[in-house]
Amino acid sequence: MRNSKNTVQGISRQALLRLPNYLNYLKKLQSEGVQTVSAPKIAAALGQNEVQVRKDIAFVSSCAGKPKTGFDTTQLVRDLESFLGYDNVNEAVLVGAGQLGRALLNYKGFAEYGVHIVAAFDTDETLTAQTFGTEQRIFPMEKLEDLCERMRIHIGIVTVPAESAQAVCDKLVACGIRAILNFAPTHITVPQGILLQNENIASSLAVLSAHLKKTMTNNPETRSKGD
Amino acid sequence: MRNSKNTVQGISRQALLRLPNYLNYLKKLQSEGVQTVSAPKIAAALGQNEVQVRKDIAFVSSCAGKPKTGFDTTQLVRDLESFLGYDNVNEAVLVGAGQLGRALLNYKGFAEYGVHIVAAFDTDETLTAQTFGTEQRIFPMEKLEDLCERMRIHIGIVTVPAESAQAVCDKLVACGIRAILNFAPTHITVPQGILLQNENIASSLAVLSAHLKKTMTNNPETRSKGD
DNA sequence: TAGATTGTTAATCGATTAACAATC
DNA sequence: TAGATTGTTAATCGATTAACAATC
Repeated sequence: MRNSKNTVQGISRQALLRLPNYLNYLKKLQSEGVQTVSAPKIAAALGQNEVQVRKDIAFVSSCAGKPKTGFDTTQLVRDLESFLGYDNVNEAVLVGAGQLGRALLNYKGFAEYGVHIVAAFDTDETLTAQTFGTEQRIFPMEKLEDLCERMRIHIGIVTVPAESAQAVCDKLVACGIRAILNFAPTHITVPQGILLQNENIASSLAVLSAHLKKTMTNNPETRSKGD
Repeated sequence: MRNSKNTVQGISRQALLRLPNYLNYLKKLQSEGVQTVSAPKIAAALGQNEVQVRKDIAFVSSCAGKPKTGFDTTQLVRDLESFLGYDNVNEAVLVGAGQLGRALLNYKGFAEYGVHIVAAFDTDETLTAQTFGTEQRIFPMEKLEDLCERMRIHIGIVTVPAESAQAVCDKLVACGIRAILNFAPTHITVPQGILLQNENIASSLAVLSAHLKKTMTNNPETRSKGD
């Protein structure tokens, strides 16, 4: 099977990123009792091209759509969840129990995506004593390897400062972690076969800043309206 | 000037997302006292194609590189910051002072990218009374419009639950916001000309999950090692 | 049937990569 | 000079979009 770094299971990375949006919208329809849905309808709702939606669906759907009616909403939700792996729980560990780390620990959304954070780790001994009202305990770093191996955890969430991010990732890989969600604003190198997903706020801000700069330059009057 | 939704200032969105990585690496070199840097060196450090790096640099750089030596590190850092707009501060408001919102309020990293959150807003009256040790105050939603207009804020950061995200974004747009950083895991529609940047954890997890699922299926022995 | 929708094949578009002459 | 690096033009690659026959 051919598999460049831009494809997973033969589907393009971009398409993969669109799937949660479909799932999200379909779940909403489902909760409203809508039985069937068509590609053009999804496309219109999410502001996308209808052929693109159809192709994406064709990739994950287990049964064909009916001309004129479309697809069965419930079935499509099931297929999407199955394809995305949200139907069987993936356990994860989180390293770095600072402000952001603790916010993620309390973030209920992970469960919805089939991810359950079983434990958090931090070098700060004062944190490991407390619980912060989260169900998970915060352990000292020394326990990381033992816990990952015993529980066979494969997902690591990194919320440490940039300086220690690479070291933490190396450690996680050594502990058997296969996929890393990195929130540290720095470039990380991982061995082949380990998936690194950067959740970097800097990149997002880059897009925003460049866009704002452009619109400001094009419409200078917006800078000087008012006193 | 031609400008599809995939380009900003003529640079591709993908290229734009790479720029903060360059900046990050170059700043590290700068702090180590490295005077010049070449495209191949950057490419090797960040695991990218050297021609791609050169093209990206050509877009933002104010002066040409010297064959055999490369580029002046300091100058390149300056050019990148200038292009990304990190050199002049953009003020932002944050709506939704829940766990994640408060984490972002305390997140020092924003300043580095030229973004300063001036105030937070929430419907929860119990939150607006407290301060949470952050420098910013949390205001009731009613004050949003007045503050945005008076201070001419153009960036909005949305950290509300999915259900209220669309309403909040509409409100922000009405208040004169031009760019929205959306952390709510839902699809949002904005008028043309308003930039929406989704920071959706669901998408990241989709990539992770699909990847894990694939590797699990391909190497089933990894599921059953041990007892 | 007529019309909406599906699924597929071909055309377009854009981004990445390769090849190469120019330069220090 | 020789070799590394630059910047640009052409080739490749992949994703999106358009066109269209098939189907209910």
